This record gives sequence, structure tokens and C-alpha cells, in this order.
Amino acid sequence: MGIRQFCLESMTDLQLSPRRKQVLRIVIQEYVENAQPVGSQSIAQKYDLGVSAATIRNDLAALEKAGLLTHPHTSAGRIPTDGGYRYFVAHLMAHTDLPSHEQHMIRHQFHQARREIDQWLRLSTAVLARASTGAALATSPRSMSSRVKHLELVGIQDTVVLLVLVLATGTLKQQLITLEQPIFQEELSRASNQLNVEVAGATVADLPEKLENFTGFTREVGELLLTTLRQSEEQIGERVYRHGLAQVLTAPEFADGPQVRRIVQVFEQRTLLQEIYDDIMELSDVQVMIAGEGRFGDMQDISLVLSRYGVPDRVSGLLGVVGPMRMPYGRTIGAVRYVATLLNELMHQIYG
Amino acid sequence: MGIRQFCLESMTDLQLSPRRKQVLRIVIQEYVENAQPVGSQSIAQKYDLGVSAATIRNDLAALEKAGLLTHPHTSAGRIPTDGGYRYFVAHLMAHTDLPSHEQHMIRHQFHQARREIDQWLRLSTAVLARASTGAALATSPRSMSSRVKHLELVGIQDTVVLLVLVLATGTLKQQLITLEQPIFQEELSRASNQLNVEVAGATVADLPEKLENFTGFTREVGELLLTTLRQSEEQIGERVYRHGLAQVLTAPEFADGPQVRRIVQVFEQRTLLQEIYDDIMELSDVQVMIAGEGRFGDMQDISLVLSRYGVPDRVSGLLGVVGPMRMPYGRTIGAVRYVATLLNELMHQIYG
DNA sequence: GATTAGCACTCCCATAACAGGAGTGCTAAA
DNA sequence: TTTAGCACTCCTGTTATGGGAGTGCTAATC
Repeated sequence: MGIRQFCLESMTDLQLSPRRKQVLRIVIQEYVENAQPVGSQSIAQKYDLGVSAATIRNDLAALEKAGLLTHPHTSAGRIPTDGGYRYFVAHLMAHTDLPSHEQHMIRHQFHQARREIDQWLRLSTAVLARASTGAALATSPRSMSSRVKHLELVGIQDTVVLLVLVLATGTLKQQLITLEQPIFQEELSRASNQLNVEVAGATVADLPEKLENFTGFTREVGELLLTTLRQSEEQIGERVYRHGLAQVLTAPEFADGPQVRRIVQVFEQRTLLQEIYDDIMELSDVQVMIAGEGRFGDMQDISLVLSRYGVPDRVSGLLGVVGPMRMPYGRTIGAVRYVATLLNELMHQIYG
Repeated sequence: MGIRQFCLESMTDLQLSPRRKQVLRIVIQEYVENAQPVGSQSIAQKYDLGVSAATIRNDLAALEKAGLLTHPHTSAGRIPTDGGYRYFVAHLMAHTDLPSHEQHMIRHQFHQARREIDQWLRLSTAVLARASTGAALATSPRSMSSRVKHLELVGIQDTVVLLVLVLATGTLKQQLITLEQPIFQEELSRASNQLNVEVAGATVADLPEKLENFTGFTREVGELLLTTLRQSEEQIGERVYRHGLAQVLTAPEFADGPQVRRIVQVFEQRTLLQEIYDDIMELSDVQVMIAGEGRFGDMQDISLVLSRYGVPDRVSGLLGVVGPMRMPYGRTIGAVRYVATLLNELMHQIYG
């Protein structure tokens, strides 16, 4: 399926007999469903593997030795380790596409929504939360190499002016300016017209040079424009959309205090997205991050399923689900991928 | 102090001796601090009321009979009921202003922030969460009787146009338009100029009449403008800012699952704010809502401290804290009031 | 060598019993 | 109205106990 992961080198050289793979698959499937350690007997009963419980017991021991399973205590059934989930996602998972009727329903919802990025992203998180068992989040898209399309100076009060900036990508930026002395709207219009002529199509790189020509108030506005533009390129997730936290908290692994706080923190944190962003951007398909992959602290028992969305070389944002490690990965990955694809389509219509 | 509440009629006719008031105050104070039922002995020891534990015991019994206290079981200390908190907030609370050095710090932060409503609101929730023990939320301001200040049509792609709408309040609205056939920027500019002349200063009421003059594409844009405008008046909290959920979950009352889910739901829900909005708008000071005040279901053990902010008759939004019922009300109210006042000032500069 | 049956062993979990303690409610006296 | 005294209640923590699910190991079997 080509689902890539942040780290799976150690997995690739691991050889497992077909039955052991099957056993691992069953353990994960059962545990994901019931949140209860699963033992050799229940596997032998429920699934007809043609071998006895004792054999499965041996397999379980082997899988444990390989670091794919553990047990919470001596006489309990097995539960997957983070490594086990990783192996499952990388090698064992069945097809991950969302059922087509669900795809249709989601597509329908998007076509009914108002044509606005803000609406789309809001809808995306709602849809993702519904389709997964986790909480969904999405960042507003960041545009690379923003070009100025148009600017407008609108007087709000005598000494208050609103600078409206339209980027080539259709993104809107705004900034209030407070003046020492009142400036009339005619003068504002004159300034913005002058700037528009010069500045249309300019990027962060071009802009300083073009601003040389201006002085006084017009120049000041130009500088402000430049800093605003710079900010918009640096800042990932200027706005973060979230949905479905209450839902993910119903999972039994988040029954106790510290666990709850951990996932809420992951969900709320802006910085994490910031850090992950670059990794995600380089890779095209959906990314799975299980228990922080050792690179992020304090993400015990938490998994992320993330994807980039946007138009290559134009705009891109992050989209995904945060949930318990014990998560139906196939379904979640399918949902994230489909919504990302849909967003790509919609964005493409706009950003060409 | 004039803190008003959604419902406190039943409280006003309640006569309590000064000592009983004092005892109630102590119970609440202690319980808020330690989250532990407080007994007659510990009160007698810690506070010198000049009476014995037995007397306090009688007072506690009386306060319980009055519905202001309960005990979780026969041999436990007393804890406040929701009614007890209400009485406290209405009659017993000390001054609620934030210490002036904290006020200064907060003010300083606001003056350092970028001059933009979005930034202010984000900062507001951050500050409120820090100053209280709860989670802060704020809605973007809704403008009443929006007037159109300026509109702009910017071509993004051949058949994609962005309608930018600046309201007199400085609020920005955007809407994508997809066309059947390409329209050149000159024509877009002509259309927007035409519309600007006619439409500047128009309200929802005026607009339909003024649109009579137009036909074709220009007319369509005008209609779209009207619907966008209508939406912006109807919709409260188009955007909701949130901060500090992780913090509020450290409170011991949110240690178990159902409780956590309840407060997360309250925090996430848009509809609740929608419903409360009108009540808040009519009243000027900070509002306290304890355990849903019987009007909202499933808010056991949760309190809200809310305030309106904005400029009278121009724009207004909602701002406040959601936290456990066991909350330092004085401090929280002070913080909410101060931040609201600060926002009022800033808004006033812009919206005059 | 892989598979299987048998069996002892481990450890969780639910239940019960029990002691300690904090706090109440009541009564009678000041 | 306040106070001391005292029985009573009920939570909380500890310990003991039995049942049960599941393992790990060994020896026999295919």
C-alpha cells in the first residue's frame, strides 16, 4: 500500500512465517476492537487457524521476543507494542480506501459547503472526526513564494486604516494601521493605486527593491506589506482547526488523568505541528506516527495519522487525526487520504 | 460588587447571621483551595471565630438546611452546593479586581501584540487561561447593522474570482466565485467600481433596493454580497478562540471519564455560546453561570464566567472562562472583567 | 522440527472482613 | 445561644482469600 512511516528500518529485515503474521494481525485486530489483552485460547476458538492454542502460544511468545507484542503482566493476554503497530501498518494492513459510499457522502458534503477555504477546512475536520475514532485537526494552508495580487487601503476611522492584502493564492491578509494624523480616503486610494502598479506580482524577494521608489506614507505601507508577507510564509498553521476531542476521550486508554492531559496537550499544541510539518511535506502519501516514534516526547499511547494537502509548489497545509495508539489504522488512513485528495482537488480549482 | 447572575431570586430573601455568612465564606474558600470537604473542627482551629466547633457545627447544619451546603456522606465535612456558590458570588465575595501589577502586565502584553483583532482575541484567551484556573474562550465579534465600506473583485484564476468585502467595522469577509466563462480583470474592476459607488455605506436593509439598478454579473455579485452580509449579522462566534483546556483538566473533579467528557463538550460546543449570547448581551457586567443554572443540561460541576466585549451598538462578542464549579470566582471574574475592558478600549479605538 | 496435550504457576481482580479516623447529630448542661 | 460529651455513621486503607484467565515448560506425538 505504500504507507510510509517516519521510521521503519528495523522492521524490514524481520522475517515472520505466514501464520505468525496472521496471528499478529488477529491480535491487533481484536485488541483494536475490544481494548482487552487477547490470549491464545480465544484466538484458537474464534479463528480457525488449523492449529491448537499451544501452537499459537508459541507464536505469541515468538512475536513477543521480536518486540511486536507484550503482556501487561505474567498471566494476561498479549497486546501490541508500538513496534507491533508499526509492523502492522507497514506490512500487514489490508486495503485502506474508504468504502465508496462513504466517499460519495463526504464528497457530497464538500460540494454543498460554501466555496471558501475556511469552510472546507472546518468541514474536513468534522468529516475526519466522524470517520475516525480520533480527533481531527487541520492547519490553514501556507503559501510558498507568495505573490502579491492586490492591496487596498480602507479608512476605518480618522486615524485608523485597514491594509487589505490579497495574495495570488487568494489568501487574504489584514493589518490595522494607526496614524499620527488623519489621512483622507482619496489619499489612501492614491497610495494604494501607486503601490498596486509597482507591487502586483512581487514576491518577498522582489519587494524590497521595488519599494525603493517610494517615500513617506506610501513607503511605510510598503514596508508593512513586506513584513506581513514574510510572516505569512514563515508561519505554518496560522490557524488550526480542531474537531472531535470529546469523542477521542471516550477511549478507555484515556480514562485516567495523566493520559487525558497528554492527549489534550498534543491536540492543543501548535509547536508539534510546526515541527512535524517539514517531515510531512517531503513525503506524498499519508504518514503514520506511532507513539511519537521516539522523536517526540510524551506521546505514549498516542498516534497521529497525517497528510499534506494543497497544490505542489503553491500552497500546502497539514491535515490529520490524533488518537489512541489502539486505532483502526486502515480506516483512519483511508479517511485522511480521501479528505486530503478532496481538498487537493478543490484547491487545484482555485490555485490552478 | 454588582456581579449579576442568571438567576438569584431565591437568594435575596435569605437572611443569614453575620457569623453564618462568615462560616459559609470560609467553607467555600477552603474548599476552593483544597478540594476537600471541610469540617467544623478544622474551621474552629484555623479561624478564630470566638466560638467552639460545636457552634460551627450548628451553623453548618443551618447552612445545609438553607441549601447552601451538603456533605457527600454522613461523616464527611461540608462542601458548597451550586446554590452556595451562587450566594457567595452574589453577596459574600470580596472585591474582584485583579491586582494592579497583573493588570499592568496584561496591558503591556496587549500593547506589544500586532494590531489586529485576531491577535487580540488569541492573546485574550491565553491571558485569561493563565490568570484563571479554567479554560478560556472568546468569540470573534459580531457586528450589528453592518455597513459595507468597500468591496473588491480580484481574479485568482481565469474562472475564479475572489470577492473581498470590507465592512465599516473593519471586518473582512471573503467569498470565492466560480464563473462559467473567464472574465478579465478590467471588467471585474469596472463591476466593483460600479458597485462601490452605489453600495458604500449600505446596510442589509438598504441593499436590496440599491441592487435594483444592476443586471447581469454585477447584479449577481451584489446578491452574493447581500447574503454574505446577512450571514455575518446572524452568526455569532464565526470563529471561536480557545485556550487552556489541558490546564483545567488537572482539577481533581475532572479525574474521571464522564466528567472530563462533559467539560470538553461544553468547551467545544458552539451551540451553547450561541444560546447564551443573547442573555449576556443584555447585561453589562460579568456574568456567572454556575452548573448551568438549571437552564442548560449536563453542566454539573461546571461554571462559566462570561462577559460581553465590544463597542455598544457596533460590534460585540463573548469572552470568558469555563472551569470547575469549585473555582476562585473573585479572581476569575476580575480577570474576565479586566480583559473585557481592555478589549473594549482597543475596539473603541478602531470602531470609534 | 513443528505441533500438541497436560499441568503447575503467576498474577489480576472482585469480594469480604476489619480497624482507624474524621466528622456529624443529638442531648443536656451552662 | 453556646458548649461539652458521646454514640453513631460511613469513608478509606489494609489484608486475606478464592476464582479465573493465561502463560511457560515439559514430554509426547506427528
